Amino acid sequence: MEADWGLEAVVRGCSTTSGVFMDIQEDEDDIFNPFPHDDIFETSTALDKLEELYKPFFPENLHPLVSSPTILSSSVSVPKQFVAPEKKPKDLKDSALRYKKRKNQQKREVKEVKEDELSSDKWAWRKYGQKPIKGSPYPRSYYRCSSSKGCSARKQVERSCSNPEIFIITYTAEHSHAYPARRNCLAGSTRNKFPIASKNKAKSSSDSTSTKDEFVEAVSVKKEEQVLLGDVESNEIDKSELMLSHELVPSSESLVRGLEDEQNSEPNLGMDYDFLDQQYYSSDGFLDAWFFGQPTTFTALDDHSPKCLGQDEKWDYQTLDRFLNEADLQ
DNA sequence: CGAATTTGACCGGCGC
DNA sequence: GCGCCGGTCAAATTCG
Repeated sequence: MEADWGLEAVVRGCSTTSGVFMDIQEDEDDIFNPFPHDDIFETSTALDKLEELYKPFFPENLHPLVSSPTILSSSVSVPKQFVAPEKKPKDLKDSALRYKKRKNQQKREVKEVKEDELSSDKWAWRKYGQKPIKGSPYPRSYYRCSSSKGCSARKQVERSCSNPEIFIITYTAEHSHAYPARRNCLAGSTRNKFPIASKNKAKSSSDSTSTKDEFVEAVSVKKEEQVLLGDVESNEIDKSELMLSHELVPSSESLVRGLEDEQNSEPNLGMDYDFLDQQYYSSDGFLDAWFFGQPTTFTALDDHSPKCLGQDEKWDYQTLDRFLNEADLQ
């Protein structure tokens, strides 16, 4: 199948192109929020905060959008065999709401890219459908973000019928999380593509301790990737990306997860905003703490926070530089 | 064997 | 009301 165009083989997407950009409509009143006045969604304030916190880590055109309260209300799909034949009113309502939301995507971004630019997207996408499109000889492929279970981000990829060399990518909905925290989070984006990307596959996301050995591997993998991607000109490894990918800084997902769990276990306390303020806004802010040698630890979030700094070693930019120099000498 | 992809079925919106 | 269309689901298949 798909002998004529292996879209899935190149569909890791695009992030920096001279494509067409459109912001199509943004519903001000969240009529699709099934619980518009439910207290649980007051966490959006915290999520907004998290978005702010993470801005420094993302390219301007791709910073995560963590503000949608709907990410906390991901619907659970029930296998058909367990569904009663007749639909209850609630089911009908849910279905209608879901579809309305589907049709009224909050954001839609359209880009036109060349085939070789499809692989520059760092988000992880999983294909869930493909349809022939009327008026186009090429099918349209449907992808959803596979980095996070609750993420509603979608992406459609189709070849332009007027110019087959151009792919039209349509992003819809928003990512409810930061970039995939580590390479092995790119489930669905590695198959048939870069064999080395599966090296870390066995590691679960819960295994977030960064040891020196792991870091050695991360550097090695990163360099292999650069070679495979033809990025041989830049000898320098992107340190911030490396630190992000290796969870030397926390993903917003893990932060949100930790905060949610904390709320669940301490319903009367709620979110500890003061803690966040102290962690990220004190001194000269978040960037300083993570990237410039301030040994930062997460005590309040403990179980859910990445154990970003080994007990014996402080991984910061200086250590990183030293380590990379050593690696180069070998 | 687990995970990703494929593909036909299904569903709701929309135009006639 | 009906049929077309686009988008999604989920079982089957494929792959590493």
